[in-house]
Amino acid sequence: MLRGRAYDQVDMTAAKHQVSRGEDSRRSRAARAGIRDVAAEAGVSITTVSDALNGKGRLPDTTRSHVRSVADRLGYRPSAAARTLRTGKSGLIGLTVTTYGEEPFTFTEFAYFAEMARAATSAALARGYALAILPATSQHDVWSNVALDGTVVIDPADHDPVVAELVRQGIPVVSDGRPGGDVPVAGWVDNDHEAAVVGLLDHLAGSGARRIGLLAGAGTDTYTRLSTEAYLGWCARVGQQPVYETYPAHDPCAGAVAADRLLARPDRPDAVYGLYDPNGTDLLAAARRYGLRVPEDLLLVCCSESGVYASTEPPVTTLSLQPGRIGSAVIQLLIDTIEDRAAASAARPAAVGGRSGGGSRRAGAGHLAGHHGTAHPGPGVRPMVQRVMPTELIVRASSQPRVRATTVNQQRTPPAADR
Amino acid sequence: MLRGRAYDQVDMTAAKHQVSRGEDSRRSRAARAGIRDVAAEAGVSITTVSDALNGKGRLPDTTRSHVRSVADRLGYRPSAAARTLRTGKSGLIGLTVTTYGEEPFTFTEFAYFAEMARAATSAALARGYALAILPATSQHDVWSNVALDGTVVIDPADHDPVVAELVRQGIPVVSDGRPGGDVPVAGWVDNDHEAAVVGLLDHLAGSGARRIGLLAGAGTDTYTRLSTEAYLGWCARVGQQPVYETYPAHDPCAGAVAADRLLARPDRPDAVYGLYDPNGTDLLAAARRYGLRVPEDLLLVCCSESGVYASTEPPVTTLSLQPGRIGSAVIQLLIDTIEDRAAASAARPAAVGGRSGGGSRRAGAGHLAGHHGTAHPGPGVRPMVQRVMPTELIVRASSQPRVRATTVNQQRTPPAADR
DNA sequence: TTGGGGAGCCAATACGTTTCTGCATGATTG
DNA sequence: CAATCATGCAGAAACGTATTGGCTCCCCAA
Repeated sequence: MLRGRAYDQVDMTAAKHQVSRGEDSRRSRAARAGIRDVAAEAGVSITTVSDALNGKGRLPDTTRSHVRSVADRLGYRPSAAARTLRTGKSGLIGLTVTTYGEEPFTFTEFAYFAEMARAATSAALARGYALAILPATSQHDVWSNVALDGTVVIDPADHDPVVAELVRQGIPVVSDGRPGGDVPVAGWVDNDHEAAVVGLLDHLAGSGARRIGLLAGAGTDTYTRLSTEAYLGWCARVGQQPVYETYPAHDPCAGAVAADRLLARPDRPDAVYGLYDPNGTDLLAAARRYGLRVPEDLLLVCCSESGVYASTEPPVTTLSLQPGRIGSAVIQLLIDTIEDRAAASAARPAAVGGRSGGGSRRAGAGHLAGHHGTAHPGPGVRPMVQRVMPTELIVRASSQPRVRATTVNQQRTPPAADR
Repeated sequence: MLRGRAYDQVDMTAAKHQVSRGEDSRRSRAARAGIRDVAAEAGVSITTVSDALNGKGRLPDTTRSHVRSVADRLGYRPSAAARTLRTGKSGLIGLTVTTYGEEPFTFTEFAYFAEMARAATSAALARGYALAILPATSQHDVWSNVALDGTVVIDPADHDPVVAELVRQGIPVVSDGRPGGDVPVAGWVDNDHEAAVVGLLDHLAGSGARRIGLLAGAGTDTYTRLSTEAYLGWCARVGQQPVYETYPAHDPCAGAVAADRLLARPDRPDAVYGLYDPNGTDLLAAARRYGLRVPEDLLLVCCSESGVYASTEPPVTTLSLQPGRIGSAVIQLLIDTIEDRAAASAARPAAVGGRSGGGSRRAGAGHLAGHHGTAHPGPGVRPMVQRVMPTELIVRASSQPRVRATTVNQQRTPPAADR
């Protein structure tokens, strides 16, 4: 009955729409169907189509399903640009990768970034967002050409201009790694580097190391700085003279050279921790050149996410920063911030007058969060949220006590998880 | 003089604009500055602002610089969403990664994807586009929520529904890897896998191999299929009985097991080619377990982009697919397609009527293209462009002829480029 | 009979650009 | 001196959607 009447209007309404659009509706030969076309075809108004497809408004199920079927038949897909313009939400999150050298920002020089990006993409997708990869260089050309709901910055430099610009535009920014300087991010996620390094040095000392060396980078990023400081602090505490080499992290060859230098020193260490992913193989190769047996003459640990250290000769103990969990956590944090901020600005008009209305939005309620730094009081100005994630030491043969003699056919060592 | 007069109108124009916007212009307290605000502040129309900032229209330099300075002062950034809606170009390119298992699509299981994505991002950026990572699953939720100018699909499955949907929407799609089935992509880029495998097997045979084995995947992707076929063809040609093991590529442990199986066979090969990145270390470990010396008892080559094989013991010869060049080429191809298509549709209205007017748009004029499969005749329907890229065999100790006896302190072998 | 109210739907507006068209004004030419 | 032209700019119409505030029925109670 209602259906009948409503759909009897079809021709009129459709005709009106067609007229209002002028006679160039014949150019719709190969153009994508818009919401207007669906409305005309279904014999309803644009409003009704929008409501039917988005589950809003007061519509009987018959109308809803009818509109949906027409939309399906026409292959209608809402224009993302128009929706973004109207709603202010793009569903896009920027992922900023730091540019080590110049042009080709090293994004996967080490497996860390790749795994982190993978997990971040997956986590964003699960909440309906997509990820866009962007360079940290100040090419604001690209930055301002894509509508971002928020941004993740990996290891931001002190006083990062890109971050400042984003914040000025009101775009939420969270960082992977503690922000240096006074970078005004909304929050960050990082490992407990101090605890990781101390734990790992204790492990080496427990395996018999008397002088532990460090192979580190000359960079100023937070990871390098915190790890080096933790190493120096540990040395001071146990009364060991620090012995370390540094090299510019972005040059792959420099790592091998530095590893060689470290083992060539007169005060050669009997255990080494390498801060970067390729250091393990570099150190292994250097040890072979000097005739040092691992772990008999040299204990080895390196920070890596790569699986190759499970089957090197010998397998190398690695410290995993768990980039997957970091990437996931940083995305959760960012999306929470985005949605809280949206809810806050939606409730703002009422907030100035009386009660805050039915603000029943889920606001970071029961996440799988471990220990937050701060719980925010409500939608509004959140203090900086900081979240510290644990690391994992994967102990393999290269850092085991020097006991058993090695046979030719040694057992396969399964990757034992520790700590 | 002109300046003086023009800017004397400021107050009038500004007032008019303010009125036209109603009295709610006070809500502009914390809102981002729009083009209207710039126009009002500079005392010109929004048309002039747009023209001045985009380098269009007929404006004296004085006006241009004045508008620019005002825009800078207000911190004006054009809304990407509005611009996209108006122009139809978003500056965003989708990069589809194939989901091996279920949820967590393995994006960097192997260094190939990571390097390819890095190069693609870099190439896109250089031409003013950004990259968005998207899953190949048919979650069209996310797909239709982001405005894409085009999409790169990595190794599309036969009859991929996502690709079909994108093409139906008129979005250009190019693929990395030959598309299976009748996937209607606009073009593709791939290695010459046949030539790569044949060249590599010849190299092994030249180093003295009598029976070459293959460690392959059970997947149906084009890479695996073409490589396996090339191997079988080569075996048939030289009259060798094929000997190979396959395993599901997405399971990392399965690789080690399959490597073990291959060397445990009664018809054990004296040389092995591993199709996937981790196969090198897996085979090395398996060889150690069976007391086989490399390269004396077993020659080894694997397909990998990882640098670790330069410093394994011994260093392993690798086949590089040059993912960086692939990623760059595939992006160039896609952007060429996007911009050609845009130019074509811009010239279309005149084409049906009379002369084409002043259609002096640049239409894929002189690109840096190497050897295309086809040169397109003009803007319009391009045939499928297919581009084949060379591979690189990096010869290291693991596949060298068995001549010299190994000393304890062997020379560092520089990564020699071949072919 | 009549007024209230709810169910079902629609017109109009705003989002912030870009671009087409066109109106003045002064300079240049026949 | 009249006609033309180039210059500098402004008005207004899109682009395709979401949303606000109705408007029209019809039903039921008073």
